[in-house]
Amino acid sequence: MAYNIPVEATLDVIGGKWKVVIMCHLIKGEKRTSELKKLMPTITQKMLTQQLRELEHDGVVNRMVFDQVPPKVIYSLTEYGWSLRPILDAMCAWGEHHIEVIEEN
Amino acid sequence: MAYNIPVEATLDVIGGKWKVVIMCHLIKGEKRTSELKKLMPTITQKMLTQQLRELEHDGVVNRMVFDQVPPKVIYSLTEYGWSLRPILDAMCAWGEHHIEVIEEN
DNA sequence: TAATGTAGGCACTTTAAAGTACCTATATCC
DNA sequence: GGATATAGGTACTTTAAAGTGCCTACATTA
Repeated sequence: MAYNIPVEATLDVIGGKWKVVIMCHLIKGEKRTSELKKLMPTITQKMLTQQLRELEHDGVVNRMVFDQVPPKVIYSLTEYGWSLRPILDAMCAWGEHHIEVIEEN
Repeated sequence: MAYNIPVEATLDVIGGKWKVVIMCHLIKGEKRTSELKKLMPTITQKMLTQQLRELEHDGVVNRMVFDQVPPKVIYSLTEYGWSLRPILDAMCAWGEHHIEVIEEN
């Protein structure tokens, strides 16, 4: 793909409603699908899977499947994914200075 | 508004297809509407105006209207808008390391 | 034995984002 | 007098994003 301005490449990878949120959670450590689901109560199973697939396809997220029942899948950031860290950190930091957060239970 | 994770507040302000691109241009200096339009050949007039209105509403962009004909309007980042700079810089930098850019003419 | 939990797949519908087309005002230029 | 340039507005349509509902497998638990 070609862009008019380089930052569009960044948006291609982490644009959209969920990707940044997912990656912000993965920055704190690898997570199972169900853990991510709990951390993001309003995402649907379909959206979660779909976004993870795209992140995996773009090489920023790793999918580790354990051959057991019930199924177990662990997601983590790839080394390439870690290169996005300055962006994610800056976004998280900015957000923290501008809102109230829903209480956890 | 309330969020599950602070970074959602950031996405509220700069999320979407165009806002980051617009702000990356404004970081380099204030711009007239027509200048922004030239810098973003694929944005429509409607989208440009609409996104600028939202950015203005969120306090990150300033709209300066000159009372003359033909009309002249200049957009610039507000001080609050400048607080997003670390994010925009990081996003621009990441993009620059991951694509080819369409040649300008 | 029947319910539970996990990580999805798939078809379909809804909603939100984005795009198209056409309209305004008026000073200045040709 | 008619074209041009500027910064929009508005109604409508298209397209993409997101959501809903229902389905699978099977070991473990109650």
